[in-house]
Amino acid sequence: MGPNDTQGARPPLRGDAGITIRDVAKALNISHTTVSRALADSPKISDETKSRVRAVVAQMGYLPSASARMMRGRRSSLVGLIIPDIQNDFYATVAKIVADSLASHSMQLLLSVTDDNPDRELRELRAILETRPAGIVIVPTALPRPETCALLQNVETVQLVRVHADLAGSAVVIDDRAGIKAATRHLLDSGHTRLAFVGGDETLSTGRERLGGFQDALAERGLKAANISLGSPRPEFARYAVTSMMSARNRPTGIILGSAELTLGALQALRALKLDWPRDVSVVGYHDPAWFELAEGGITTVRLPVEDIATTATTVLLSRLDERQTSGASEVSPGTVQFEPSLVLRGSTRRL
Amino acid sequence: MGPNDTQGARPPLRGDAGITIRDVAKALNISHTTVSRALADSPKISDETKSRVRAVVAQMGYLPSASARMMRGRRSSLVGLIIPDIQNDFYATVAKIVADSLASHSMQLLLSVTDDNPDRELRELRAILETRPAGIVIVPTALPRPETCALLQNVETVQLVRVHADLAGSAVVIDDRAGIKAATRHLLDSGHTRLAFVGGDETLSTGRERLGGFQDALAERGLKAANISLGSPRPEFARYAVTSMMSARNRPTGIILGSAELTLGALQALRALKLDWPRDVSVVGYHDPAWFELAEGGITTVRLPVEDIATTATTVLLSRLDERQTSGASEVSPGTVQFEPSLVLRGSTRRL
DNA sequence: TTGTAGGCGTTATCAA
DNA sequence: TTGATAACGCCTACAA
Repeated sequence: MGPNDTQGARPPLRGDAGITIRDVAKALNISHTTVSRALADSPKISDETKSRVRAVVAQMGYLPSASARMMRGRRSSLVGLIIPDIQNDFYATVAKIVADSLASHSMQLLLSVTDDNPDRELRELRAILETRPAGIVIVPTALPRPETCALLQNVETVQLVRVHADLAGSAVVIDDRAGIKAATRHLLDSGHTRLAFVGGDETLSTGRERLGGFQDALAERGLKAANISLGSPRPEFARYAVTSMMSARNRPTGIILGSAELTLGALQALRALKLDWPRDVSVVGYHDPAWFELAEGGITTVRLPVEDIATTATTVLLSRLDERQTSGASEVSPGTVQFEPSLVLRGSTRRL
Repeated sequence: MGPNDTQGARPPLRGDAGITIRDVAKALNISHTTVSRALADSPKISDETKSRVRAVVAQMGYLPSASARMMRGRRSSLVGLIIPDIQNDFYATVAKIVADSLASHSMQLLLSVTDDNPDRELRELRAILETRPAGIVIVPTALPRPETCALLQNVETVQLVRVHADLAGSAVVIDDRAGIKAATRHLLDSGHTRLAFVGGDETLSTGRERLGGFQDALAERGLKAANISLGSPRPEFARYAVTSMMSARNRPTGIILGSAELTLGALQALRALKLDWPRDVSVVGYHDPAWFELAEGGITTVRLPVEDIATTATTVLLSRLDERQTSGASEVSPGTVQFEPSLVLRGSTRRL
């Protein structure tokens, strides 16, 4: 008799998804140990027992409890993915690839969206860590809370796209500086001299690097920027920035955008101002969602190796987990992997 | 000296994220029970003890183990979201809203992508169920495996967008028939008589309903379809279908698409054929991603109440969970909630 | 107000 | 080849 043999009390939430290894054992009149071993395909169990166990398991719809398994100290099959925004095509692609890679390793994706809010980032991270995940892939906010950094020290972490100095762990990034530099050079080579840049905040590593690429390219020709607008990496900000710079006199002849979301906002602003690209202004986007090809003659853009970085991030994470498992502590230096973007020429830029 | 001061034996995978309630208790020279109660804010614990516990907890970075908590019979904070494709703007929006709603209830999103593959759907579902989630939100594949249906009977489930008869549980859907009917009528009212429809397979509930709407509208005017192409709901299929129907003689003057991905593919095909919309053919899309506004004069489309269905899905799920918790078994009839789409007129359709 | 003693479902160790 | 038993971290009925 268990603790639930009191009369009035209702059964404690059972009747749910509560088939255990012991239920299977009872049905077969064997010990639960044997069932466990049979399911683990232990060589110590006869083939006949194994197949009888498997039959009953299938018939009863038994599924092992991940929680109980974890309690015994086995590694979790969960990997946390923390990103700013899942509607952003770039991160959606990342999520897809990470999910695919994990699935092929029988692991699962715990998704958290931060909206670039450091407090939410911390809350989501705490919640994820309560599940004791195998690892974490994170696109950190601009200024993570100190506790966020502290918590991440105790779990295998890979930083994606953005890198924050206070965070340990490997990083997989894009050569943003080179990307924007190529975009800027392209417009300079086409005869433009009044160029504007709309990018993310300088508190973001990506914001700094992309701005740096723009400035590097201008410096090569001894030119000054016509306009630089930095802010939140959302369409709203680019709408505002582009609207105001295009309404001023001596407006730029070319605009370089620092993200896909900013590109969307910039095009929306031009559309609202009844300005056409490349007639009224040349535009170079960042990242290459499928629709760039369709927007009025196609958007010239910096194509990012999204597949590469996402695949690499999971590969790095999983291999570090393996190392950690075999060689005790992970002594391998975290290190950073960087991928090169490439410029795709379409109809949104023209020679002056 | 921690628990890892044994000499020869290596610590059993500890050194990881292994701070337990007992470690906190030891640091304070009190029993782990007191710590547990302090964290649960039990009235039986003195305020002084509580604050001392909280201080040490914060300082040591203790986080409760979700597994251990689950083992004690408490409900999981995980909700599984099973969708065909996270790169699809429609499902990305769904994921964002579900993630937000869950976060505000201190719950987490376990994301699975099926790629519309029933076997993968089953594998992912099994993996999710091993975590004993609180519930599941699913956009089922066209033909789920019988085991998938069987497994879903033991967990609170909400079907989203697509409805499959063999699946129990509530459903939150869009009035697809009305949506496509409105799109078709719009073209008919503009003088079109040769209309084509490109949609998803009829094995999908959405495929059947959307096709039905097209046929209903034509039947009202006593017209026949110029072309109907049904297939996989991917851009590739629409590229193929539109390319072939526009290359035939007596081609349609208007095309109605049965999904956003199909719309993308259709536009790509027209672009490749050097055909312009609405000059060479009128186009009505489905769903309204931000870029529809920017694609060559804007795409006339059927706007779907994505926010509504996603919010409702989580609301329904969470409220059913509450009912289940209070009133023993959930006896409330599952039921279906349906939302109405609306037509957005832009530049991709013209009067004939 | 605090402490002791189980037990949740698994797996690993030891014994038969 | 199989079985009994203990332990993982947490929560709670019961005892102090």
